[in-house]
Amino acid sequence: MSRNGAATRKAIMDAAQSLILETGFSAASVDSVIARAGITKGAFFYHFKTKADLAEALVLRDAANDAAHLEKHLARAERLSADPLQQVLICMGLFEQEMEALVGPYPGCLYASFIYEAQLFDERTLQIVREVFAGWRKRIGEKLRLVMAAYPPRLPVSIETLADMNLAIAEGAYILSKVNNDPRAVSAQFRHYRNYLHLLFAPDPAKPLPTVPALDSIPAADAAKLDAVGAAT
Amino acid sequence: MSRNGAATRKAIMDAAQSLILETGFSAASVDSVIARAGITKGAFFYHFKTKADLAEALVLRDAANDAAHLEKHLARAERLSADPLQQVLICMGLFEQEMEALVGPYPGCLYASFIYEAQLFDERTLQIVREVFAGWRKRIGEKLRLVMAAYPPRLPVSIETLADMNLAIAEGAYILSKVNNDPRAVSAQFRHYRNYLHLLFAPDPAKPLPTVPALDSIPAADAAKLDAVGAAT
DNA sequence: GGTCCTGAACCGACTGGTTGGTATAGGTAC
DNA sequence: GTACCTATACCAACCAGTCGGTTCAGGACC
Repeated sequence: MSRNGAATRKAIMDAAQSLILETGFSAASVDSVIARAGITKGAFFYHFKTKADLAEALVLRDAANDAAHLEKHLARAERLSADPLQQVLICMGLFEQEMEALVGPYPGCLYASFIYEAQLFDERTLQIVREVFAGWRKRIGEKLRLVMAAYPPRLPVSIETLADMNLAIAEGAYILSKVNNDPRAVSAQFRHYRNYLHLLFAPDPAKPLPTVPALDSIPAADAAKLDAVGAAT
Repeated sequence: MSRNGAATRKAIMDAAQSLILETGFSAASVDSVIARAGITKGAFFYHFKTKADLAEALVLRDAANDAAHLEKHLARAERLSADPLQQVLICMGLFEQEMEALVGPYPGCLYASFIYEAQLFDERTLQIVREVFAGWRKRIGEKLRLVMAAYPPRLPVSIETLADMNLAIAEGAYILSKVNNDPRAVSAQFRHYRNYLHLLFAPDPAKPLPTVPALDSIPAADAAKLDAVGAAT
């Protein structure tokens, strides 16, 4: 362990991420982080200038993971159908499916946790969160615009808020999942979002939603889950 | 103010509530609370045994306010229509309308803020949050059950998760509103929830949603807003 | 109506512990 | 020799909570 900076840095970040989601940023003290990571204070401050610096690194990591996560599902959906509506429904189905695999309550979202302690962070860190949300809205919005061009919606809706709804549902479902200690809450809410899109756009809403093929790989290990699923949105 | 126990207690709670929503529970120190409330430490610990005790009092107050808030809107909706679907749509429309009146970003929800710092609270306090969520689900669920009995849904849905969706949308929208500094985000998301219910149940989804009469009273003062709107859900 | 007393309401200095962060001296792998 | 890390000690600031003391409205008694 001694001669591997990248691994130590990752260990610190993983420990911090889980601690923050459990207890909040304030309560996740540097001492508790280094205890969980199994390193010393010297090592911590060797890798991160301040605690706020660590926060920024965590948000940046999640931002990159989440963007990649979305792109992976979008790409997969595009391979499965050429129709924009089907693509969106399949993509959301992939998220839903992933969340069905949860065994415990959803660990929570760093963005939400930071937003509720916003005063503690640099403007720069909060800006990253804003950009993540804006990026999500833009990417889903693009797809929804294509859907709307092909299928007139049954009710007048704004694309931006409809794209935002994906994030809102996710964040809200994470909270529900934590409150009720219920792993199923997240997938259930994603399903409702999928239903809504279907009812809004599908020419024949009585026809069932597309079935989604099983994911070729669902992260299983704890660390991987934190990176790919736990950090998702 | 000087010799009025109830007023002092309320001042402490109001100061604490706003501070917690701004900075989180940990960062809302007793010192900062008493500074905002304009009282001293002695007064604080005269009214609350511990900081956790204050947290419980805050959650209890919000729980009562929220329940009353929902009942108010439900009663109003029941007066305006005898049809369960119309009632639900009008009730949600009332929430939507209230949120349209926001001038700044939504201040946030104590429940969510506490859930993300859950380790810091008594099991009893968290239990209250759980009960609030369960009560909300039960109350909306009752209504939705009536709706479903009268109007077969276009897609198979679970009443519980559909009722939960109301909370999920709200919590998620609050976060969106804070991240984007956008007062309109909340009403927009409520509108989508209303659209979804309409598309799920309305016999003729092409017919527009019911228009909702203006609220007879929308709280304006800061303190009242915190109690009635800001603390809502 | 004056005197005495009570107890709720409130004050603010103080305590012991924790916080983020620094310092230093040394060790070890490449 | 440089990147990485341990170990220990340390600091000022801040934290929740305590405690002896103060203020004052109102009741009792005469």
